[in-house]
Amino acid sequence: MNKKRAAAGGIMCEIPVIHADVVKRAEKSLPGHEVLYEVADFFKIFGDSTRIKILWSLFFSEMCVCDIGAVLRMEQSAVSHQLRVLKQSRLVKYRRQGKVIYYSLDDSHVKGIINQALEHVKESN
Amino acid sequence: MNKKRAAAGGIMCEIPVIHADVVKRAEKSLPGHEVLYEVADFFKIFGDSTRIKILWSLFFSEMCVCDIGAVLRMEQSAVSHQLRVLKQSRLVKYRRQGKVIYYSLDDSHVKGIINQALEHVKESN
DNA sequence: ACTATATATGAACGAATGTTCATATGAACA
DNA sequence: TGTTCATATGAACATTCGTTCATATATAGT
Repeated sequence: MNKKRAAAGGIMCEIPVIHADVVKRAEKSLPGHEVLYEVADFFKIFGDSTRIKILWSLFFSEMCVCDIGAVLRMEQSAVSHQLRVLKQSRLVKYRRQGKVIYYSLDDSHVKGIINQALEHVKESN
Repeated sequence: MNKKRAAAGGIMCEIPVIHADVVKRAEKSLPGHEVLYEVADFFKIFGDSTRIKILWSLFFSEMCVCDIGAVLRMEQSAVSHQLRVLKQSRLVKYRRQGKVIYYSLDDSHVKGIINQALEHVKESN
């Protein structure tokens, strides 16, 4: 399982390559691994309907944790865990007022990004 | 664990609500569950760096499976599995030419969406 | 028909993820 | 200080996800 010849353009590894020029161009254009991981991680945050619902709810005004739970009909704990994710990603910020903590959007792009996806989803039907 | 009074506006469930008006407005504006699931699923596809790399590689021209594997330095099988995901989501299409199958982008929005995320990532540094 | 090559696919496995439960923190108020 | 309420957090659990391995399919060439 070792003696696979390096094809055409003769790229590294033992991976067979058909179009060396196309491969080389793609390789050059590809951003670094770290950047691409960050891009993927950014999308991963939006890849959960609970978080989408939370962000959507915050489009209109700040909300406290228990009110968000009421909108989503979810346990306070689950909401809190997801708010932590959104907080760490700097998509939401919070302020404390007594016992109540109010969350709000911390990124002006969020609304646009979600709406763009919504348009895409609507189109594919 | 049952006798929690429904607060203020008196919404359903036993979930305590502080700001009934805010909750009601968010509830009304929230798209249906199905739509939000689809939106989340759409983002989920971009939430993996392998798929991001594949899509990025296809920005310039169509590519065959083995060339994509060479760019990503990944096994053919792994690439194939991910291409299936992208195919099912109608983000890529393919054409056969002999033994070789060429994949290309099937959605004009992909480039814009990824670039938007890339900008966001760059900003946060 | 047989072989080689390009790709697809099913099963298995480990890693990551979201929710729940129990409990902790922290602020208001008696 | 002790209780209550809003929120946070750690552990456990089920589920989902991405990769690998082995194998299947499909096409071209001999």
